[in-house]
Amino acid sequence: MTNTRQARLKNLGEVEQAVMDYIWSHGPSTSESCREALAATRPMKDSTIRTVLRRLEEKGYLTHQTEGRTFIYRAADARQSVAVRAVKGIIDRFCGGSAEELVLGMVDGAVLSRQQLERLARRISEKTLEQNTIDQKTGDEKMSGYKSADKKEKKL
Amino acid sequence: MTNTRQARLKNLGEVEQAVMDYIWSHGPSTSESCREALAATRPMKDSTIRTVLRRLEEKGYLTHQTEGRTFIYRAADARQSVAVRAVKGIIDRFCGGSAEELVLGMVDGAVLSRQQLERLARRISEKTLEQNTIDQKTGDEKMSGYKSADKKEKKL
DNA sequence: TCTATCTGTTACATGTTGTAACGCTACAAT
DNA sequence: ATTGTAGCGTTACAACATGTAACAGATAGA
Repeated sequence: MTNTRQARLKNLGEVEQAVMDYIWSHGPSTSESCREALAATRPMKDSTIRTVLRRLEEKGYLTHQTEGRTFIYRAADARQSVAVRAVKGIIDRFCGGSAEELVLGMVDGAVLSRQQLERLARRISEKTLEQNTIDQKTGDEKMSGYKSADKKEKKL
Repeated sequence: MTNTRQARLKNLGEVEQAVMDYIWSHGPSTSESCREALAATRPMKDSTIRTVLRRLEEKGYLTHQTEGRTFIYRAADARQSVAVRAVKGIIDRFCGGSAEELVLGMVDGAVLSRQQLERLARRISEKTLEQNTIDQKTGDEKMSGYKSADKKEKKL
Protein backbone atom coordinates (compact mmCIF):
# COMPACT_ATOMS: atom_id res chain seq x y z
CA MET A 1 0.00 0.00 0.00
CA THR A 2 2.60 2.49 0.94
CA ASN A 3 4.58 0.71 -1.67
CA THR A 4 5.13 3.25 -4.39
CA ARG A 5 7.47 0.74 -5.94
CA GLN A 6 9.77 3.47 -7.10
CA ALA A 7 12.54 1.91 -5.15
CA ARG A 8 16.24 1.66 -5.71
CA LEU A 9 17.33 4.53 -7.82
CA LYS A 10 20.96 4.11 -8.61
CA ASN A 11 23.36 6.55 -7.16
CA LEU A 12 24.27 9.67 -8.97
CA GLY A 13 27.69 10.46 -10.30
CA GLU A 14 29.23 13.84 -9.79
CA VAL A 15 28.01 15.35 -13.00
CA GLU A 16 24.66 13.71 -12.71
CA GLN A 17 24.26 15.18 -9.28
CA ALA A 18 25.15 18.61 -10.56
CA VAL A 19 22.59 18.35 -13.31
CA MET A 20 19.90 17.21 -10.93
CA ASP A 21 20.74 20.04 -8.59
CA TYR A 22 20.33 22.49 -11.40
CA ILE A 23 17.00 21.10 -12.49
CA TRP A 24 15.74 20.86 -8.97
CA SER A 25 16.63 24.48 -8.47
CA HIS A 26 15.48 25.86 -11.77
CA GLY A 27 12.65 23.62 -12.73
CA PRO A 28 12.06 22.14 -16.17
CA SER A 29 15.03 22.75 -18.40
CA THR A 30 16.46 22.04 -21.80
CA SER A 31 19.79 20.39 -22.30
CA GLU A 32 21.19 23.71 -23.43
CA SER A 33 20.20 25.60 -20.32
CA CYS A 34 21.75 22.84 -18.26
CA ARG A 35 24.90 22.97 -20.28
CA GLU A 36 25.19 26.72 -19.95
CA ALA A 37 24.49 26.64 -16.26
CA LEU A 38 27.23 24.13 -15.62
CA ALA A 39 29.63 25.52 -18.19
CA ALA A 40 31.47 27.65 -15.68
CA THR A 41 32.49 24.78 -13.45
CA ARG A 42 32.12 22.02 -15.98
CA PRO A 43 32.35 22.73 -19.68
CA MET A 44 30.66 20.05 -21.68
CA LYS A 45 29.87 19.49 -25.30
CA ASP A 46 26.19 19.38 -26.00
CA SER A 47 26.23 15.69 -26.74
CA THR A 48 27.75 15.11 -23.34
CA ILE A 49 25.10 16.83 -21.35
CA ARG A 50 22.44 15.20 -23.43
CA THR A 51 23.85 11.80 -22.68
CA VAL A 52 23.80 12.60 -19.02
CA LEU A 53 20.22 13.75 -19.22
CA ARG A 54 19.14 10.67 -21.08
CA ARG A 55 20.78 8.45 -18.51
CA LEU A 56 19.16 10.33 -15.70
CA GLU A 57 15.87 9.69 -17.36
CA GLU A 58 16.68 6.01 -17.73
CA LYS A 59 17.49 5.93 -14.06
CA GLY A 60 14.14 7.42 -13.27
CA TYR A 61 15.33 10.74 -11.98
CA LEU A 62 13.97 12.74 -14.87
CA THR A 63 11.18 12.66 -17.35
CA HIS A 64 10.94 14.71 -20.46
CA GLN A 65 8.27 16.02 -22.68
CA THR A 66 8.61 17.60 -26.06
CA GLU A 67 8.04 21.23 -26.70
CA GLY A 68 8.15 21.66 -30.43
CA ARG A 69 11.26 19.70 -31.25
CA THR A 70 12.91 20.45 -27.98
CA PHE A 71 13.16 18.19 -24.97
CA ILE A 72 12.13 19.68 -21.69
CA TYR A 73 13.44 17.69 -18.81
CA ARG A 74 11.90 17.84 -15.40
CA ALA A 75 12.63 16.07 -12.15
CA ALA A 76 10.55 12.97 -11.66
CA ASP A 77 10.60 13.44 -7.91
CA ALA A 78 11.25 16.28 -5.57
CA ARG A 79 14.75 16.61 -4.28
CA GLN A 80 13.61 15.81 -0.82
CA SER A 81 11.78 12.67 -1.84
CA VAL A 82 14.92 11.39 -3.37
CA ALA A 83 16.87 12.23 -0.27
CA VAL A 84 14.40 10.43 1.90
CA ARG A 85 14.42 7.43 -0.35
CA ALA A 86 18.18 7.38 -0.17
CA VAL A 87 18.07 7.47 3.58
CA LYS A 88 15.49 4.75 3.55
CA GLY A 89 17.95 2.67 1.60
CA ILE A 90 20.62 3.32 4.16
CA ILE A 91 18.30 2.36 6.93
CA ASP A 92 17.46 -0.89 5.24
CA ARG A 93 21.05 -1.68 4.55
CA PHE A 94 22.57 -0.65 7.82
CA CYS A 95 19.94 -0.52 10.46
CA GLY A 96 17.76 -3.47 9.70
CA GLY A 97 14.93 -1.13 8.94
CA SER A 98 14.89 0.77 12.19
CA ALA A 99 15.23 4.45 11.65
CA GLU A 100 15.14 5.29 15.27
CA GLU A 101 18.66 4.39 16.17
CA LEU A 102 19.89 6.13 13.10
CA VAL A 103 18.32 9.42 14.04
CA LEU A 104 19.69 8.99 17.49
CA GLY A 105 23.07 8.48 15.91
CA MET A 106 22.58 11.59 13.87
CA VAL A 107 22.30 13.54 17.03
CA ASP A 108 25.41 11.99 18.47
CA GLY A 109 27.15 12.48 15.18
CA ALA A 110 26.29 16.14 15.26
CA VAL A 111 24.28 15.91 12.09
CA LEU A 112 21.22 16.99 13.95
CA SER A 113 21.39 19.08 17.04
CA ARG A 114 19.30 18.30 20.03
CA GLN A 115 17.59 21.60 19.56
CA GLN A 116 16.72 20.74 16.01
CA LEU A 117 15.36 17.38 16.94
CA GLU A 118 13.13 18.84 19.55
CA ARG A 119 11.93 21.53 17.29
CA LEU A 120 11.14 18.86 14.76
CA ALA A 121 9.18 16.90 17.27
CA ARG A 122 7.22 20.00 17.99
CA ARG A 123 6.54 20.75 14.37
CA ILE A 124 5.40 17.21 13.87
CA SER A 125 3.21 17.40 16.88
CA GLU A 126 1.42 20.26 15.31
CA LYS A 127 0.94 18.46 12.08
CA THR A 128 -0.25 15.46 13.98
CA LEU A 129 -2.82 17.55 15.73
CA GLU A 130 -4.31 18.68 12.49
CA GLN A 131 -4.45 15.10 11.37
CA ASN A 132 -6.06 13.97 14.55
CA THR A 133 -8.66 16.65 14.31
CA ILE A 134 -9.72 15.05 11.10
CA ASP A 135 -9.55 11.41 12.01
CA GLN A 136 -9.07 11.02 15.68
CA LYS A 137 -11.26 7.97 15.99
CA THR A 138 -8.51 5.58 15.01
CA GLY A 139 -7.56 4.69 18.50
CA ASP A 140 -4.83 2.29 17.56
CA GLU A 141 -1.96 4.62 17.92
CA LYS A 142 -1.62 7.32 20.50
CA MET A 143 0.03 5.14 23.11
CA SER A 144 0.59 8.34 24.90
CA GLY A 145 1.04 6.55 28.12
CA TYR A 146 4.73 6.86 28.29
CA LYS A 147 5.52 6.14 31.89
CA SER A 148 6.72 9.19 33.61
CA ALA A 149 8.80 10.24 30.72
CA ASP A 150 9.61 13.43 32.43
CA LYS A 151 8.44 15.88 29.86
CA LYS A 152 10.99 18.43 30.87
CA GLU A 153 9.77 21.01 28.37
CA LYS A 154 13.05 22.20 27.06
CA LYS A 155 13.12 25.77 25.97
CA LEU A 156 14.48 26.80 22.59
CA MET B 1 35.71 18.26 17.45
CA THR B 2 33.41 15.50 16.49
CA ASN B 3 35.03 15.59 13.14
CA THR B 4 36.69 12.25 12.75
CA ARG B 5 37.68 13.31 9.27
CA GLN B 6 37.05 9.85 8.01
CA ALA B 7 34.81 11.31 5.39
CA ARG B 8 33.62 9.97 2.10
CA LEU B 9 33.84 6.26 2.27
CA LYS B 10 32.95 4.86 -1.07
CA ASN B 11 29.73 3.00 -1.37
CA LEU B 12 29.60 -0.69 -0.77
CA GLY B 13 28.74 -3.23 -3.38
CA GLU B 14 26.35 -6.04 -2.66
CA VAL B 15 28.93 -8.54 -1.57
CA GLU B 16 30.89 -5.95 0.31
CA GLN B 17 27.79 -5.00 2.20
CA ALA B 18 27.14 -8.62 3.07
CA VAL B 19 30.65 -9.03 4.36
CA MET B 20 30.44 -5.89 6.44
CA ASP B 21 27.13 -7.03 7.85
CA TYR B 22 28.69 -10.28 8.88
CA ILE B 23 31.63 -8.67 10.55
CA TRP B 24 29.52 -6.07 12.23
CA SER B 25 27.36 -8.83 13.62
CA HIS B 26 30.04 -11.31 14.55
CA GLY B 27 32.97 -9.15 15.40
CA PRO B 28 36.55 -9.74 14.28
CA SER B 29 36.70 -12.49 11.70
CA THR B 30 39.01 -14.36 9.41
CA SER B 31 38.42 -14.58 5.69
CA GLU B 32 37.46 -18.18 6.15
CA SER B 33 34.74 -17.54 8.68
CA CYS B 34 33.35 -14.87 6.38
CA ARG B 35 33.45 -17.22 3.47
CA GLU B 36 31.68 -19.95 5.36
CA ALA B 37 29.08 -17.59 6.72
CA LEU B 38 28.17 -16.32 3.29
CA ALA B 39 28.60 -19.65 1.55
CA ALA B 40 24.93 -20.51 1.80
CA THR B 41 23.72 -17.48 -0.09
CA ARG B 42 26.93 -16.66 -1.87
CA PRO B 43 29.51 -19.33 -2.53
CA MET B 44 32.92 -17.82 -3.07
CA LYS B 45 36.39 -19.15 -3.58
CA ASP B 46 38.74 -18.15 -0.82
CA SER B 47 40.65 -15.79 -3.06
CA THR B 48 37.42 -14.02 -3.83
CA ILE B 49 36.44 -13.27 -0.29
CA ARG B 50 39.99 -12.26 0.45
CA THR B 51 39.95 -9.76 -2.36
CA VAL B 52 36.75 -8.32 -1.05
CA LEU B 53 38.19 -8.03 2.42
CA ARG B 54 41.32 -6.37 1.15
CA ARG B 55 39.30 -3.84 -0.78
CA LEU B 56 37.13 -3.13 2.19
CA GLU B 57 40.27 -2.39 4.11
CA GLU B 58 41.52 -0.12 1.35
CA LYS B 59 38.22 1.68 1.48
CA GLY B 60 38.64 2.17 5.17
CA TYR B 61 35.82 -0.02 6.34
CA LEU B 62 38.05 -2.64 7.86
CA THR B 63 41.39 -2.96 9.51
CA HIS B 64 43.24 -6.15 10.12
CA GLN B 65 45.80 -7.43 12.48
CA THR B 66 47.76 -10.62 12.33
CA GLU B 67 47.22 -13.51 14.62
CA GLY B 68 49.96 -16.00 13.93
CA ARG B 69 49.85 -16.07 10.16
CA THR B 70 46.17 -15.36 10.02
CA PHE B 71 44.51 -12.07 9.25
CA ILE B 72 41.83 -10.99 11.63
CA TYR B 73 39.64 -8.35 10.13
CA ARG B 74 37.58 -6.02 12.20
CA ALA B 75 35.28 -3.14 11.40
CA ALA B 76 37.00 0.19 11.49
CA ASP B 77 33.81 1.91 12.55
CA ALA B 78 30.58 0.84 14.10
CA ARG B 79 27.78 0.06 11.74
CA GLN B 80 25.84 2.99 13.01
CA SER B 81 28.65 5.44 12.51
CA VAL B 82 28.86 4.40 8.94
CA ALA B 83 25.14 4.78 8.53
CA VAL B 84 25.22 8.23 10.00
CA ARG B 85 28.11 9.23 7.82
CA ALA B 86 26.20 8.01 4.81
CA VAL B 87 23.22 10.06 5.80
CA LYS B 88 25.46 13.01 6.33
CA GLY B 89 26.60 12.59 2.77
CA ILE B 90 23.05 12.56 1.55
CA ILE B 91 22.29 15.65 3.50
CA ASP B 92 25.23 17.47 1.99
CA ARG B 93 24.36 16.37 -1.48
CA PHE B 94 20.62 16.86 -1.39
CA CYS B 95 19.72 19.17 1.38
CA GLY B 96 22.43 21.75 1.32
CA GLY B 97 23.50 20.68 4.75
CA SER B 98 20.23 21.00 6.54
CA ALA B 99 19.18 17.81 8.18
CA GLU B 100 16.01 19.22 9.51
CA GLU B 101 13.95 19.12 6.37
CA LEU B 102 15.20 15.67 5.70
CA VAL B 103 13.99 14.29 8.97
CA LEU B 104 10.72 16.02 8.40
CA GLY B 105 10.58 14.30 5.06
CA MET B 106 11.32 11.01 6.74
CA VAL B 107 8.20 11.43 8.74
CA ASP B 108 6.13 12.24 5.71
CA GLY B 109 7.76 9.42 3.87
CA ALA B 110 6.75 7.02 6.59
CA VAL B 111 10.34 6.19 7.39
CA LEU B 112 9.91 7.55 10.85
CA SER B 113 6.56 7.66 12.58
CA ARG B 114 5.46 10.69 14.48
CA GLN B 115 5.47 8.59 17.60
CA GLN B 116 9.04 7.57 17.01
CA LEU B 117 10.16 11.09 16.42
CA GLU B 118 8.56 12.28 19.57
CA ARG B 119 9.95 9.45 21.55
CA LEU B 120 13.35 10.29 20.14
CA ALA B 121 13.01 13.87 21.18
CA ARG B 122 12.15 12.67 24.61
CA ARG B 123 15.10 10.33 24.78
CA ILE B 124 17.37 13.07 23.64
CA SER B 125 15.98 15.42 26.17
CA GLU B 126 16.98 13.03 28.85
CA LYS B 127 20.45 12.65 27.50
CA THR B 128 20.72 16.36 27.15
CA LEU B 129 19.85 16.78 30.75
CA GLU B 130 22.59 14.49 31.89
CA GLN B 131 25.04 16.24 29.61
CA ASN B 132 24.00 19.62 30.80
CA THR B 133 24.47 18.56 34.33
CA ILE B 134 28.04 17.66 33.53
CA ASP B 135 29.20 20.30 31.12
CA GLN B 136 26.68 22.91 30.48
CA LYS B 137 29.24 25.46 29.50
CA THR B 138 30.01 24.07 26.06
CA GLY B 139 28.04 26.14 23.66
CA ASP B 140 26.84 23.09 21.85
CA GLU B 141 25.40 25.14 19.03
CA LYS B 142 25.83 22.98 15.97
CA MET B 143 26.46 24.95 12.86
CA SER B 144 23.02 24.59 11.49
CA GLY B 145 23.93 26.47 8.41
CA TYR B 146 26.57 25.11 6.19
CA LYS B 147 27.46 27.05 3.14
CA SER B 148 27.38 24.08 0.79
CA ALA B 149 30.89 24.78 -0.33
CA ASP B 150 31.18 25.57 -3.95
CA LYS B 151 32.74 22.46 -5.39
CA LYS B 152 35.67 24.00 -7.14
CA GLU B 153 37.16 20.61 -7.75
CA LYS B 154 38.95 21.03 -11.00
CA LYS B 155 39.56 17.70 -12.61
CA LEU B 156 43.18 16.78 -13.03
C1' DT C 1 16.87 24.81 -51.02
C1' DC C 2 19.97 25.41 -47.31
C1' DT C 3 21.32 25.98 -42.85
C1' DA C 4 20.98 26.33 -37.96
C1' DT C 5 19.01 23.32 -34.40
C1' DC C 6 17.75 19.28 -32.21
C1' DT C 7 17.66 14.54 -31.39
C1' DG C 8 19.45 9.49 -32.20
C1' DT C 9 23.20 6.41 -32.05
C1' DT C 10 27.63 4.69 -31.18
C1' DA C 11 32.16 4.79 -29.05
C1' DC C 12 35.59 4.80 -25.77
C1' DA C 13 38.57 5.52 -21.63
C1' DT C 14 38.33 4.97 -16.56
C1' DG C 15 36.96 3.20 -12.51
C1' DT C 16 34.28 -0.13 -9.62
C1' DT C 17 32.82 -4.68 -8.30
C1' DG C 18 32.52 -9.61 -8.40
C1' DT C 19 35.20 -13.67 -9.21
C1' DA C 20 39.07 -16.33 -9.36
C1' DA C 21 43.59 -18.56 -10.77
C1' DC C 22 48.50 -18.86 -9.54
C1' DG C 23 52.27 -18.67 -6.81
C1' DC C 24 55.08 -18.27 -2.57
C1' DT C 25 55.98 -19.19 2.44
C1' DA C 26 55.91 -20.93 6.89
C1' DC C 27 54.66 -24.69 9.95
C1' DA C 28 53.43 -29.40 11.07
C1' DA C 29 53.54 -34.31 10.52
C1' DT C 30 56.31 -37.91 8.78
C1' DA D 1 64.96 -32.96 6.08
C1' DT D 2 60.83 -33.42 3.07
C1' DT D 3 56.48 -32.37 1.88
C1' DG D 4 51.56 -31.22 2.32
C1' DT D 5 48.89 -27.53 3.45
C1' DA D 6 46.95 -23.48 5.35
C1' DG D 7 47.22 -18.54 4.32
C1' DC D 8 48.71 -14.53 2.21
C1' DG D 9 50.38 -11.75 -2.27
C1' DT D 10 49.67 -10.72 -6.95
C1' DT D 11 47.51 -10.44 -11.25
C1' DA D 12 43.60 -10.89 -14.35
C1' DC D 13 39.30 -10.26 -16.33
C1' DA D 14 34.43 -9.56 -17.43
C1' DA D 15 30.45 -6.59 -16.61
C1' DC D 16 28.81 -2.40 -15.46
C1' DA D 17 28.95 2.64 -14.34
C1' DT D 18 30.26 7.27 -15.59
C1' DG D 19 32.20 11.10 -18.09
C1' DT D 20 33.02 12.71 -22.59
C1' DA D 21 32.21 13.22 -27.28
C1' DA D 22 31.92 12.48 -32.45
C1' DC D 23 28.84 11.77 -36.20
C1' DA D 24 24.54 11.21 -38.47
C1' DG D 25 19.62 12.16 -39.41
C1' DA D 26 15.63 15.22 -39.25
C1' DT D 27 13.24 19.67 -39.56
C1' DA D 28 11.74 24.39 -39.09
C1' DG D 29 12.73 28.76 -41.08
C1' DA D 30 15.18 32.09 -44.09
